[in-house]
Amino acid sequence: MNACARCEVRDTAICRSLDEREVDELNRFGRQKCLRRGEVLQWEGDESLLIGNVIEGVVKLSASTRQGKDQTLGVAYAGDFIGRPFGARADQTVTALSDARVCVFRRADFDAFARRHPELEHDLLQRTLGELDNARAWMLLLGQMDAGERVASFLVQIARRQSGGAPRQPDGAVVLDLPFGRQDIADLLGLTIETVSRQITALRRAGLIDTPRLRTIVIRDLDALSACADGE
Amino acid sequence: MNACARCEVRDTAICRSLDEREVDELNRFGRQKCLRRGEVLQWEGDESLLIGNVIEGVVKLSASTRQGKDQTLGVAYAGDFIGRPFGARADQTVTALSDARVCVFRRADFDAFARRHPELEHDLLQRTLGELDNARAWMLLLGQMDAGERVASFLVQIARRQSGGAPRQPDGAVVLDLPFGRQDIADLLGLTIETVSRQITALRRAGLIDTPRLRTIVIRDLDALSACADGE
DNA sequence: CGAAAGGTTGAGTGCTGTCAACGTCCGTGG
DNA sequence: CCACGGACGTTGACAGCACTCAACCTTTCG
Repeated sequence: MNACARCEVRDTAICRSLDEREVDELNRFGRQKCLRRGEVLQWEGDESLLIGNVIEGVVKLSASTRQGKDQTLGVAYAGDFIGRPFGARADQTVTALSDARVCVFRRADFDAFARRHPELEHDLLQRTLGELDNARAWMLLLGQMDAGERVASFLVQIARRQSGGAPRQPDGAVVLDLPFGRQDIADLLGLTIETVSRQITALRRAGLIDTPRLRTIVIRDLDALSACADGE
Repeated sequence: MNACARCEVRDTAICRSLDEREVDELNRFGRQKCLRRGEVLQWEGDESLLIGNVIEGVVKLSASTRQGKDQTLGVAYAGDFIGRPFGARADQTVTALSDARVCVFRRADFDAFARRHPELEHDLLQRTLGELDNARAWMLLLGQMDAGERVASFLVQIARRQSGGAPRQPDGAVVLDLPFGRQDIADLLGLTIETVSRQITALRRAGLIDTPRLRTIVIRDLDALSACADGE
């Protein structure tokens, strides 16, 4: 029995579109890799292209300007796909935000395999379309929103993300345990760390959120926060 | 003989991955539509989803905040694909920047057809991955660049885009006939019309560009402009 | 417990948005 | 052909938001 059968993301990652035998074949040229928080899986500009799935933990994609200013382009959670199939060069840096485990393939191997499996390509298409939607939604945030709206939007989005297994407190508050530090949030929102900090302080003073510990944020009034996100 | 055989974008649009018989079938539920400059093909939030190809002209995708601030999310030229297959709702407004002609399908029809044609889905995947690259490159611009860098980047990108059939003047200058007005550029770059105007004036005063007519920009020194785009 | 990393707060500056006036281009109609 | 009007673009003054620099505080981990 192969390792994939026991994989945590067997039914959520792209592998879900493959049957046992196909997964077996794909697995032959894939391997798992563990990352410590902050470790880089792939650098922007690298020649060696990796394709993969996040099995556990959180990973970010980022790019930077020539002066070293970073912009986070996306965040991948367990089950999410990372990498750029059918591409020539890596144009994003992939960094672990938490300790993480990923399943990686060499791009060439993966590409060839994908071309032989339309169901996998279809799943890939769906995921890519979703990523494009996310990226474009973020463009609206980066291009048109002020700092207050950006931070509120960010928190609302994270809250929505985990609304499935939401650890809600009796009074309806939502507890967020972020894999992000302040600098990560700043890179994501196109702001500086100081501006993020000030906005979070403002939200706390307004009673909309609490910050019991670093990296933990409690949303006390999600509706009011959503209103902030919409600029009201 | 069907109309597609004579289509200007028969070999550049997604149709290129289909043979005669398949194009015929697809064409059965498609139709052409002419748009005047400024005309809207589809509104953000619309239920009726359209999928299509740009045959002639230029079209933009945009979204806006609740307060009515617009952000352009992408620009589609002849041969480019527009729309969101396998999606529930339109989250972008599609507007003609110039008089344009498009070939449109109902989303449901197109989706069903695509699922039966892996080659088409593969092409669609390639295009979507490319769009995602573009969107992420733009995120870097929107999140990290100042007004001067944004305008310079914009011009350099347009120049590169048409470097194929580039109408270059003897001295190496590049002539750009933009389908964009100042407001369009502002929406694209996440700036105001006034800031765009000031930056263009600054570039003209610095001798890097000329603006012989509205919507025409001549790049006198592409290298220097590229340097500006990189923040030097 | 101590040190380092991470986060907060404050003061000051500068870039970009806002508001307003003016100038220029272009299509229309006399 | 010229005059006109409206759309589009430019320029200026000013204000405010976010960035920079710097000091200080807090949390976390060895």
